[in-house]
Parts: sequence; structure tokens; C-alpha cells
Amino acid sequence: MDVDRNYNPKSIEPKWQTRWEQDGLYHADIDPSRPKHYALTMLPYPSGDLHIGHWYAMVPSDARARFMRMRGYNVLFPIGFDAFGLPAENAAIQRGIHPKEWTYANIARMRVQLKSMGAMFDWRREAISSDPKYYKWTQWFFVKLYEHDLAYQKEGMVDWCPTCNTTLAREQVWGEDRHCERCGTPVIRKNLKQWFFRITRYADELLDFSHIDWPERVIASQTNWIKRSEGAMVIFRTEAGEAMEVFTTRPDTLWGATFMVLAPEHPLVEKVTTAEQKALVEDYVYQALRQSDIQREAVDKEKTGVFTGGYAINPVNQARIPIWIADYVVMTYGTGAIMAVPAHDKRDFDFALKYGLPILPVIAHPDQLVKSRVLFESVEAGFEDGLRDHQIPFEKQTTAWNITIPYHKIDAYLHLAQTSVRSGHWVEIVGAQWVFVFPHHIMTWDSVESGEQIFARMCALKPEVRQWRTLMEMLWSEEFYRDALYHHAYGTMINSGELTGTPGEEAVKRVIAWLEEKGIGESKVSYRLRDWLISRQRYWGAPIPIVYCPNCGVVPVPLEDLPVLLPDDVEWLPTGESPLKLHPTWKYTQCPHCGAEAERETDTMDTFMCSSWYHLRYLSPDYDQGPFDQKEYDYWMPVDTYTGGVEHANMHLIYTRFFHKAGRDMGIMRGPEPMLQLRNQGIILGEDSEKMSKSRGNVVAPDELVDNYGADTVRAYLMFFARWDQGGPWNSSGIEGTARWIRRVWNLFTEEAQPGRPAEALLRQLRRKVHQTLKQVTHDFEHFEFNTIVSALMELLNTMYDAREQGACGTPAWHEALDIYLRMMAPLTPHIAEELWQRLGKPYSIHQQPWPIVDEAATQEELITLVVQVNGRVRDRVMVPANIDEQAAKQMALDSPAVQRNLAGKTPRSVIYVPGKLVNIVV
RNA sequence: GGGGCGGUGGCGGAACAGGCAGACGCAGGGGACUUAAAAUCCUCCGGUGGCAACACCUUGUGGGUUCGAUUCCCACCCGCCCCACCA
Repeated sequence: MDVDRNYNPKSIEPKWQTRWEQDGLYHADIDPSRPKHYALTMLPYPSGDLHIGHWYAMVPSDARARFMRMRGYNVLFPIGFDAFGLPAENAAIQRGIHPKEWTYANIARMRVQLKSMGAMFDWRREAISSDPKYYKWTQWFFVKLYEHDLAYQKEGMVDWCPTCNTTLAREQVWGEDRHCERCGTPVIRKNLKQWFFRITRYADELLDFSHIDWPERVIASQTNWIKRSEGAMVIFRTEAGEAMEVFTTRPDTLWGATFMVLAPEHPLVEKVTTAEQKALVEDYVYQALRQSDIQREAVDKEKTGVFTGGYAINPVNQARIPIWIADYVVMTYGTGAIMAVPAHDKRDFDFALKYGLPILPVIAHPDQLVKSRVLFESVEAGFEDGLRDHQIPFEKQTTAWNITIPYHKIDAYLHLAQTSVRSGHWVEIVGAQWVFVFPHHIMTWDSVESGEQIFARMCALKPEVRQWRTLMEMLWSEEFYRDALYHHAYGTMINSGELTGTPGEEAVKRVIAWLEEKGIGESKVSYRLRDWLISRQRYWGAPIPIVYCPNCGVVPVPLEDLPVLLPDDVEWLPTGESPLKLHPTWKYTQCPHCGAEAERETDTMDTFMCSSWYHLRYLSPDYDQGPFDQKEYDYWMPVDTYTGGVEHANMHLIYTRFFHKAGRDMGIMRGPEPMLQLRNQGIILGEDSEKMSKSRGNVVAPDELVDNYGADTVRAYLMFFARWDQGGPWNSSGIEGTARWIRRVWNLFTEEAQPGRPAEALLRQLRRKVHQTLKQVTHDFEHFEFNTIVSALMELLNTMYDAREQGACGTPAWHEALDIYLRMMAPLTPHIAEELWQRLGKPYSIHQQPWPIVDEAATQEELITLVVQVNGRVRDRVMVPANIDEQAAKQMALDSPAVQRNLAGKTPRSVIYVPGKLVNIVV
């Protein structure tokens, strides 16, 4: 019977898992004597099978949590299930299983799979969001939010998925064709009464990341999502005198407005449209709405629009400008109306061009001015000198000069270009919209000459200009647009009445002050973030605890009546209505206030609501006096380390921050943020480098891997095969290397070896390697660099095999190496570490041992390889004592035969010495 | 269009307060042990030239700074991801 001799994960893994569970080894309880560490990994949705991606997210999180525990922290590492949601209901419709049954069967199965991972989850704290004891408190939070005016009801257009039969949050609508995140069906828009949370009230605070250590990409993504724009609200008036509010980030360009654009659904459209234009406008509005109703084709995004026949008066200069409608203006941002400044905005420009609307005047010109690029081959002698003479800054590149021309030197430069640029080529001037230089012909475009006139002249000069569909297309191409208008757009104001001459840096501020003084506008901040729509017309979710009473109106269900239980007996009919609405009795109830016959809200809550506070439910999943036990909260919160997928950046990770801040303001939670440190893992792709999916047949099944290799090997491989934060394609042969490592560890620890009489140096070397590895592994654990932990351990193992070969067995250094090795392995591969620990005769459990301490002195090298370079090229390497002094090192280098050969008699000009590293001889 | 991430051998990846590029592993070649296989062990393994010592080239491209650049700076190319008529 060799079961004992050979590495057999199938016997040791279940054995230890059972033992740990029996002993409650991973129970985390309040212990004020130790520092706490709340390690949280995103809870899974119980889809039925634990995916390799779950392992990839959770295993390193577990290893990190275990590491923190060994470092003396009281570590809480809980798990649960985000159990409400659409797939359960879809399964019900497709297979006739009750969502509850489907969900709980999946949970039972995934629990077993999760346990096979050998993670240190404290299962006593498991929380399942679809349990009444959980969603009771989700509903409680809803009522609290309602009481604090953070939840409100609003009728409005919502995105609706016709397949899932439910409203979607904006974040759940994807792609240019606006399809449903889950099923891919293009969404339609519906007018419904819906519940919202006032997340926008927290927009500014959500933009403040100063209290948290989160990845740059998540911060960037959230910042972009919330998108704060500062600008002005300006009141234009229609000719009839009706106010028409416009939001702009560029009030300094007000004088350049040549037309106005309303969103097709804007309420003023009807009022400004003239009789002649009525038919046209109505047709366009109908088309636009139909488009969003049926399906927005991805196709080309050429702007379309129609003239309403109405005019507005620009309050800054009384200019009378036409009002158009166009679908490039959306009702949901700003005011749904814009002033169009074609000279300074690409979109307005495109639109003006297409419909022949005026483009000028330009009302700011760049202060920094012009960049020019001139090819070497195009110039005569003297050009470069000329640049120097005029003190025009330039940079000489491989094939061209890049020249930056200060505004006041433009004339000098134009003259220079005229005289020294060879004919047949042209000098491109980028960055100034009104200057073009052709060989020997320089033209300027100012507000007098029209684009058509310039185009005609240019065509005459240079026939190929004709091939551009329009001059404008060329003008606005690439650098022209990028440099000139948009980025350098803040320039000295021109053509702007009494504000002409205002410098670019102050333009916006001054114009706003001026507008406020005149009473025609005011400073205003806009956000892209919208309030969070939480109503779902579905069954499998937490019912919104609201009752509609004919007498009292909207009445929240009293806290003592919670939870509003989901009925079990529902039918799924493809009606598009919530099954709760169709239930014969459920919705009928009495008003909690007056006792009158009343009806319940039949919508349920977005599951992101449930997952916004699960980290709190973990603290006390059975607690019935509140959403969580205050004692637990005080000890454990906030979450110290949160791990999970970056795809939640704009949804869950914003919602949960909002939830926390709202809770804080309601006096329920405390502190600025719920999760202090966030780390994201990458995505594992299939072996074909494609996203894993059943239809592609490239899915890696963790159960199968565990069956073949054991959980420890799978764990180690997941940490080793790629950078954790990056992920990458799976490689099924790669796991062999990790399996080999585990077996070699096993063999080293279990084989009989003869103690020898090793040299002192060998043992010092062994200790050095052990402590160097420990130092690195400690560092890497702290920084979530798991792949190098495994490779460092592999390296150390190789060293230990060599040392054993040379008789290191039986010595104190050897025993120390074995001891430290297992402690370092324990977080990564908990089962084999425990097994070998026991076999060494050490006390149970290795997972209760402290993390070893680095012996700094032992890590110091005695001998180093001194690299000897001549002119920066490596010519020799010499072994020298680590403490060699500069003099000796340099001498050693100069004496090297290889150096002598390479010097070839030349005298060194200088000798550079980098202590402990190298000597570089410069000749 | 905006934002983010990345580009190093056949592959995954190491090394970046500037100092031996390619750790560790996979795949591959050669060998040992086996009747054989598995397992294990030894050995080679970026490219070109050379019997060899050795030389030259090589971290997406082109420049720059430096005694010295995968690492810092400038310009560009390519790939992936997220957001997007957001005024």
C-alpha cells in the first residue's frame, strides 16, 4: 500500500477539509485583542456551476486572506450568494422549475464545489440574498431611503427588454444597437412609473477617491461614468419670448452660435415649429422616436435634422438664429437643447456643413498658435537658419521639422516659408484654422472670406484639392481639428462684443460672471450620471415594500410588517407583465395607515440593490434586530480588501459606494467609504484565446481539474500561469509544471535522506536562499503578485534539492528550510502544507502558525558577481567578496584579461563603479 | 471622438528608485533508468557567424537624455478593453 508514500490529493484534501470544518478552524469572531482584516471576494451568482473564473477570482483572494491571518490579523473571509435575478426566472419559464427550487439546488451544488477549493470561508456567515431573512432588510433599506427622500417615483421613458420583459438600468443596456446586457435583444423604450434612487445627489462625493486605494482604471472608469462638466446655463429666447435654456461648457463661444438645436422630444419643439415646417418636423420627430423604439441601427452616424422654422435670439448679441431639431442632441443630458457653434465644435460643424448653415464667426483664436511640419526635401537652404534668426522654436526629426510658431511671429514665419520652401511641395500648417501655406502662396482665412471662396482659390492653385469632397473635410481632418479648435480652443476672444480681447485662460470664468451680471445665464454643473432606476417587472427579486392606497397614496410598508414575502404560487405567462401582477390575491392588501383596500407595488428591486450591502449581512446573517449587528459592524467594517472583476466598475462598485454614503447620512453606517482597498483580477480566456463559452466548447471545468490534479495544484497553477490582474488564455499543458512542482515538494519532504556532513558555506547559502525567498514571497503577497510567489518557491525547491544532494539533511538550517517552506506554501496550497506539516511532527494546524520572520542578516550575499563593462558593454564577470571596496573593484576590473583585450591599449577616460553591481570603463 | 491597459524567445511570463535581458515554467531537441510505458533524473534551448575562444544583433518603430535604457523623455505604429453625438 503506497497511498501513504505517493502524493494523493484525493485522500489528503477531503481529509483536511473535513477536519478544518469540524474544528471550526476558519471561524472568525470578534477579538479586540487582535487587529482585524475584512477580506471580501465578490459573491457569486448561483448559476449552477462554479466556473474556472470563480476560482481565478477567489483562490488568490483566499491565499491573500490566509497570508494576512498568518501575519497575525483576525481575518474574516465570508462567502454567500447573489441569488435573485433573471436566469432563475428564465429557467422557470424554459424548464418549468420554480426559480426558488432552481436557485437553491444550484446553491447546494456550488457550496460543494466551493468547499473543494479548500478556501478559508467562514460558512457560518453565509448570506443568501433571496432568503426572506436577508431581503427583509433589503426592503428595510428601501423604506429608509424612501423616508429620507432618496427613493422616489417618476414616470418616464425607460429602457425595456422585450425578451426579459423588464426595465433595465442604463448600465444594463449595451452597445450601439442598445441591446440587453443579458439576452442581447435590442431594447425598446417604454413609458412607465418607476422607482429611482437619488444617486446623483452623491455625484460629487462619488468623484472623490481620496479615501480609498482602488485601481487607476476603476477610478478612471467611474470618473468617466459620472462625468462632471462645469459650464453655464444660458437662457435664449424664442421670437415669441419663450425661455429656452441651454447648457454649455463653452460659454466663451456664445458669440459664435449660429443656430440652435433641440432634441426631437423637447417640449418646445411644438411651440417653435411654424406652420410650413410642421409636417416635416412631425415626420422627423416620429421617425426619431420610432428609431429608438424599434432598433437603433449601428450604421453610419451621419447627423440628421430638420429646421423648425422658428428663430431664437442670442442673448449676448441679439443675433436671430434658426432653431433646428436633430437626434444628435439627446433629451437626457443637459437641457435637451444646445446652442451650436460650428467654428468651435466638431458636431455642430458637421451639422452646419451638411445643412448649409453658417459656420463663422470664429470667436477665439489660439494663443499658443501654430504648429507646422515641413519635410526636409521641400526646403531650400537657409530655412533652418531663418528659423533660428527669428527665434522660432523647432525640433528636427528624421524626415521633417516640427515647428511651433508663437502667434506674434506668424508673419515672420509665413514670409520665411514663402521664400524658402521649394515649389512643388507645400508646407502644412496645423493648428491654425485660418492659415494655409502652399509653395509660394500663402492664404489666410479670416472672418471675411467664406469657406467656398477659399476652396475655389485653393482648387485653382492645387488641383488635387478637388478630390477632397469639401475643403472643410480637409480642414477638420486630424490635426486641424485636434490641435486648432478643440484643444487649443481656449484662446483670446475675438468677435465677441465688449468681451473681445479676453485672454483664453479667463474666458469661461469672465463670461459666466458677465452672464450672471446681465441676468441671462449662470454657472452650472452637469453630470452624466443618472438616478438609479431600481424597478424590475419581474418575480424573482425582493418586492418593493410599497402599498398604494386610494386615500393615503403611496405608503411604505411599516418596518414591523417586513418582509413583504414573495408568494410561491405564481405562473409565468409570456405577457410582459410581472407575474406578481397576475397573481390572483397577492397584491391585494389593506393600507397600513387607514386600513382601506389597497394594492401592493408589484415590481421587485434590481438585484444590484441586494448586492450593495451584502458585505454587511455577512457580519450577522441571522440577526433579526436590524440589517446587521452593530457590534459586528463596529469591529469588522470597513472592508479592508475587496477582490473581484473589473467589469463591475460602473455598476456594483458605484452602487455600493452610494449605498454606503446614503446609509452613513441616514445614521446607519459610518465612515466615508465601504471598501478601502480594491484589487481586480483579469479574465481567463479559453485555450483558443477566445472568451470561454459553452457554444465555443472552450470552457475549462474546475471540477475536472480538481479530479485530475487535486485542488492544491489547480490553486497553484491559477496563481502561477499569468499575472493575476491580467489573466490570459488557459494552457492545459502548463498545469503539468505546477503538478510536477507539487510532487517534487511531496517527494522532498517524504523521502528518506541521509544526513551528511555539509560545509558551513553550503548551509549559509541555503539559509540565504530561504530568507531571500521569504522576503520576496512576503513582498509579493502584500502586492498581489501571485505568479512570482510560485516561481520563487520553485526556485527555492531546486536549491533545497541541491543542498540535500550535498548532505544538508539533518542540520538546523535544513529543518528551518523545511519549516519555512511549508509556512510559505500554506496560503497557496493549504492541504499539502497541512499534511506535510503533520508528517514533520509539527503541531496542528499549520494555518494557525505565524508567518516566519525574515533574518535580514542571512539574506546578505557574501560573494557577488561583479559585472565588468567597457563602454557599457559587458566584457567580463568576476566573483568578488560582497564588501569589496571601490578601489579594489576597479583594479580587479582593469586587471581582467577580457578588459585588457577590449581596451586594446587605449587609456580609460573614466571608470564608473556601482557598489555591488558593476564597473564600467569608459574610453 | 474620449478614457484605460498592453506590445520582451515557439508560448505564459521574470527583471524596471536606469546597471548581467529572458528568472520560473510550458513546449521542443539530446541522453540516463526501464522489456515497455508512466514517473523520475541529467543536459541543451533568443538570433546570426565561428571548431572554439569569442564577436555582432535582439525588449513594437524612430529619435533623445546617459558611461550605461526593457526601465526615463519626445514623436509615432499596432493590439485589446471600457465609454461615447454628453453640448
